[in-house]
Amino acid sequence: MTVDQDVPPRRSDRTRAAILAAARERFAADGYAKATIRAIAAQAGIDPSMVMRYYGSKEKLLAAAADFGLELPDLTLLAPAERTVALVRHLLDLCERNDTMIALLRVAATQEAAAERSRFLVANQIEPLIATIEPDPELARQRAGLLATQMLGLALTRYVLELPAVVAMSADELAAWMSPVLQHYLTGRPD
Amino acid sequence: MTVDQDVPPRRSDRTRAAILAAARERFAADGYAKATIRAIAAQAGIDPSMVMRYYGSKEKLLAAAADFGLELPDLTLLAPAERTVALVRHLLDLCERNDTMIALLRVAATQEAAAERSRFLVANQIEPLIATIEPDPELARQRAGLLATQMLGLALTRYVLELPAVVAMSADELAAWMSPVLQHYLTGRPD
DNA sequence: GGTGTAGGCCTACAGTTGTTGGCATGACCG
DNA sequence: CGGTCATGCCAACAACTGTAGGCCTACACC
Repeated sequence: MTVDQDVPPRRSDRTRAAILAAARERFAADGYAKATIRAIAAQAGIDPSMVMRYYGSKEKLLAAAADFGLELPDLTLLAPAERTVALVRHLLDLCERNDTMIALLRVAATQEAAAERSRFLVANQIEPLIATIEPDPELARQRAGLLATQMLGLALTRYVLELPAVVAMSADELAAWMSPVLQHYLTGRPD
Repeated sequence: MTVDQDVPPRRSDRTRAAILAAARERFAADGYAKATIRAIAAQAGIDPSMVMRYYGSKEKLLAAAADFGLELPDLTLLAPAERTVALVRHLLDLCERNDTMIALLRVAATQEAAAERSRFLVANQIEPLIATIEPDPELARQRAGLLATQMLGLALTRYVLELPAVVAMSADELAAWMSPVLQHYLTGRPD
C-alpha cells in the first residue's frame, strides 16, 4: 500500500477515485482481459482517454487497483482460541466489503504482475503476522504458506468459482469448520 | 468426461489431439484470453483455421479441453489413515502429470463455462466420493465443499500463484501437514 | 476581468482477435 | 486410372483493443 504524499487535493481526485473503483469492480467481475478500458471508463462515467491520462496504461491501472493492504488483525491482542475465527471472519469481511481482494485473486490467475503482488502480500503481511507468534523464521514461513492455501482456497471456491456447497455455508459455519485447521497451521506440527 | 463413440479412426485424429494438447498447454500457461487461437495453432504446428474446423469455436475448444475426469482413488479400498495422504498426493500428481487441471483452474477464474465445469467436477466426482464414507447426504456435500477449499487452495497457491513457501515444500511435507486437515473435513465435526 | 491551465471529450490509428470462404493436394476407393 | 472427399493452407474481414493527439470549456488566480 502506497503512503499518500502530502500533496494538495486536486479537482480531479473524484474522477481518479471513480476510475479506481470502477477498475476494481470490472477486474473483480471479468478478469484483466475482459475488463476493457472502455468498459471501466463507462462504469466510471467518463471518457476512456481519462484513464490513460491519470494512470498511464492499463498495466499501471492494474498496479494501482492491486495496491492495498490486508488490514490483518493483531494476533498478539487476541486470546489464542479467538485467533483462528478472527482470521476467517476477517477474510470473509475483506472479500465482501469491496471488490479489491476478489479482483486481485481473479486477475492474479492470468496476470503475472498481480500474481507477484499476491506473493508480496503473503511475504510482507502474512509472514510477519505469523512471526509474531512463531519464533522460528523458517517455520513461520511454512505456516504462512499453509495458512494461505486454506484462506485463498476459501476465497477462490466461495467468491470466484462459487461452489454451491461453499457459498451455502454461513460465515459462522465456515469459521467453526476451519478454526481447527488454522489452529493446526498456526501452532501444530506435521504428522 | 465424454465416452468415446465407436467411430472408425480418422487420419485427422493426430491433428485433433495435437490441437487439444496445445490448447491445454496454452490455457494453463496464459489463461483464456491470452491463449489465442493463433498461438494454440502455432504450438500444434498447424493453421489456425484447422482449430475452427475441428472444434467450431474457441468456446467449444475450451469445453473440450476442460472435459476430463479427476480419476480419484477409491477411498473404500484404503485404510482410513491412508486416505488423506492419498488425496493430497493424487492432486499433486494430477497437476504435475499434465496441464489439464491447471488449465481448468486458471481459466475458471475468468470464464464462466470453466467455472461451471469446476462446480460440476466437485458435485459429480468429489461429492459422490465422500458419499461412500459419509452416509448423511447434506453433510457429505459440506465435507466435499470444505475438501475443495483446501485442495483447490493448494493447487492455486502452488501452481498458479506459485507462492514460494508453498512451492518450496515437497509433496511429502505437504501431505504430512494437510493430512490432519483433510481428516477433519472427511470425518470431523465443526468446533 | 482577463488569462493560463487543468479537466474533459472526440477522433483516429495501428495492431490483434475470432471467424470465414476458397483453393490446393494427396489419399483412398471404384 | 479417374474421381471424390478429407485434410490442410492462405487471405481476408469485421470487430475490438490499448493508446495518442488535438480541441473545447470552465475554473482559479493575479
